Amino acid sequence: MNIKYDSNDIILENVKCLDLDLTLDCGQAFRWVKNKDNSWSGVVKGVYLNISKNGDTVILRNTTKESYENIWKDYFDFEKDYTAICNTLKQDKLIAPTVDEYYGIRILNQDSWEVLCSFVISQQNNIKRIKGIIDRLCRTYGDEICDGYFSFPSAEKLSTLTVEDFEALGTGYRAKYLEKLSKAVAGGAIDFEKIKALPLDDARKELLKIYGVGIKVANCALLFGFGFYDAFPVDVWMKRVMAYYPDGLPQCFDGIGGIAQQYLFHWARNNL
DNA sequence: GTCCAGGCATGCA
DNA sequence: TGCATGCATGGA
Repeated sequence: MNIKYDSNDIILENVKCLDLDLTLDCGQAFRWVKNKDNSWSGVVKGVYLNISKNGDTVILRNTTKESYENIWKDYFDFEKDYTAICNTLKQDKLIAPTVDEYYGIRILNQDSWEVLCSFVISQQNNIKRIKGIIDRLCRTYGDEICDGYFSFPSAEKLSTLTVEDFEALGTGYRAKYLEKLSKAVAGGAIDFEKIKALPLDDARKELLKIYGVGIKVANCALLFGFGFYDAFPVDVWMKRVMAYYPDGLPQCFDGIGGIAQQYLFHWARNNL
């Protein structure tokens, strides 16, 4: 990969194994918006970005070298060798055609707080509705970063809300979970950095202590927001996929099971 | 009207 | 430990 800095834009050449449409709209992140010119716009950690891809060239618009170094390099995992990862996964003949068909799905390294909140909202819910709830949450309680794009509200901000405030966003029975989660995080009862440093099983145990967080939400949070590539969330779609693996997961998934999971999840949603 | 969605807490055996 | 049940909402 080659990086060029051009005033407010950053151009990355020779980027392999990245499909923006699949990665930004495959059910791991809920806030990216596709524009008429096929670029995508979003806000991460309070910073706006417009991103597009042409061939193997990625263009980051309206951003800075500092934002790239501090946020986007890690968020999109530009320095991880996804080509090698996909080749490893394809040692399993069952997933091989799925990796080829949806080649370029990456796991985004999202903000821990946003992911935890988002996946508490996600439970027993569909992706369209999840997006709507999160959009209302951000428009109501986030800060407008630029023209119609809002930050994800902080735990401190949400800790001031009541259960009724969360219900007003359409969160349904999850409102009480969000109310307690916000106060717990704002009060310092949950230390994200400490959890990131733990082994997977211990990190999962920590998240399972949270009211409203079960095994599925914990695994999603660990995979999408805490850097655990081997966390393997199983929802109703993945339960259907697991019927194809009656003897358990293949050895080539070790350490990267979460990435395999995202390809299989996307396949299931389109085919089952 | 019923069924379903990136499930969880609770009660009970 | 495992299983049944209730839970908010909106689209199909």
